[in-house]
Amino acid sequence: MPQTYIKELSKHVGLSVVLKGWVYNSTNKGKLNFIIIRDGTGLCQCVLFKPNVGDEVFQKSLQLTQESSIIITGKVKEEKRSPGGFEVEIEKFEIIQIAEPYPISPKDHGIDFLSENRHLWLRSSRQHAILKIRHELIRSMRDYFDNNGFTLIDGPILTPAACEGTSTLFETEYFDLGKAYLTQSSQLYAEASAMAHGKVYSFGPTFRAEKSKTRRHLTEFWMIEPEVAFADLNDNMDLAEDFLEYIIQRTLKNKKSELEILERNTSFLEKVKKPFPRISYDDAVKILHKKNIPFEWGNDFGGADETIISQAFDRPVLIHRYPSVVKAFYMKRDPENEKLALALDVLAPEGYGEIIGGSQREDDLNLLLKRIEEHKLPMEAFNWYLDLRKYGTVPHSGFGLGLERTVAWVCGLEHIRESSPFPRMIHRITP
RNA sequence: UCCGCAGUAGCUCAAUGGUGGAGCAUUCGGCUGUUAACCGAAGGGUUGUAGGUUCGAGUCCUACCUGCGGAGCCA
Repeated sequence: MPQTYIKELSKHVGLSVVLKGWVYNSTNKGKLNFIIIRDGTGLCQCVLFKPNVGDEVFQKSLQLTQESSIIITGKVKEEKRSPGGFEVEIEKFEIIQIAEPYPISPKDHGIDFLSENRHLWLRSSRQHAILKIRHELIRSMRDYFDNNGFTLIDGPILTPAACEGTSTLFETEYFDLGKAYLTQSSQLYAEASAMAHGKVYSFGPTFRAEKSKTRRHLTEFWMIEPEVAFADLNDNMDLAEDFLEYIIQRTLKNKKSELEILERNTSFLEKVKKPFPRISYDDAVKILHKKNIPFEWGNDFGGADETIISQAFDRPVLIHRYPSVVKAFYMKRDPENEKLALALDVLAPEGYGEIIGGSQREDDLNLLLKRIEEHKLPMEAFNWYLDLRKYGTVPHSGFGLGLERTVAWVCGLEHIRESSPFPRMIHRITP
């Protein structure tokens, strides 16, 4: 008989099925033994009644420890007393392995212990739900771009130089060619690709060797970066807005039960619909000043500042036209004010901070040369990038969205570490 | 990197400078409806490491290690 997945049990009521999975928990009560099985698609309570299966089978079932692997044959019935509403009455079962005492019990554990056991922690229903939502977000992001004329063109992970600062790069030897660095962003490559394909996106891991230790930083995280030729700042904002609405609304619709497992209050997520508020950096500074926050014009917003700004709105807020001094060299200046860059950040609601950063890019060769000099960057590293402004330069724009921050926001996580299956942080490289 | 906090049984935590305990997990026994079951019993310890103070240190002091919370920087 073929394996039935727990997710499909409702279609097999009254029938005999084969379940393959792991013991999630078990309780025996004299002549009754309850075994909760998980198979990756859900949980199902299975029950043995001693007089029905006989002494030998019943005794064998009492040996099953948490996370023992097992194949069960039994009949599906509706049962109100069972979590999930269905129950399998076990007729026979085959033990694949009796698991050793499992370190993660159903009681409380500290974060250090759970992180150390991340490879096992993934099995718990909360972590399972988070990674299902992560998957849905990834699928919806790719579908959005794939269905809107974008071509996927990924940048390299090993790169010859920094595109912003060098102190935050992971470094490695590269044969006879000196040092290579793990990418911080595929953006420059996305710009090159956009000049070939018009609308492109890249999606891959990025690395930051920042010694930062906060609830919203990983040293390795995934970023999705669209880049569009002939798009200005407003087009870029339109894209960010439409994109966010799509991925959030689709995830809300398709991952209801997972959000319930996480006990996520989705009221803020439901409001993620166009149009989002669009405010300038100047307006954002005014919001801080109105709340009596001492903030100096020209600085970038800190985590606490972002939270205060985002709390003034009930949906993601787009902040545009930042002081150019706090932004990257490749961002185009505002023609109406030299001190401003045509930059764009999107702050998620509920204090989840910056999930998108982007800009219209500098498309003038001479201005770009000037910026590289001002930032004291090694000119020779950017020769190929400068070519993009020599051979048919056009206005273009793009942004990057941090996947893990988005997952943390959608799932309502207190710390970004739960948003990645195997998070990499300053003080953790294992498992 | 800086500031703060912590490290005791497999896990979560107690223990006034004076005999290191409990709950869960594990093992054994009991129970026909458990939902993190319950009841009874047992096993389980170089108190992060190295020094120091003291008649006596899990507890006080110093250094180090490891982790956690926060800041700066960023997505």
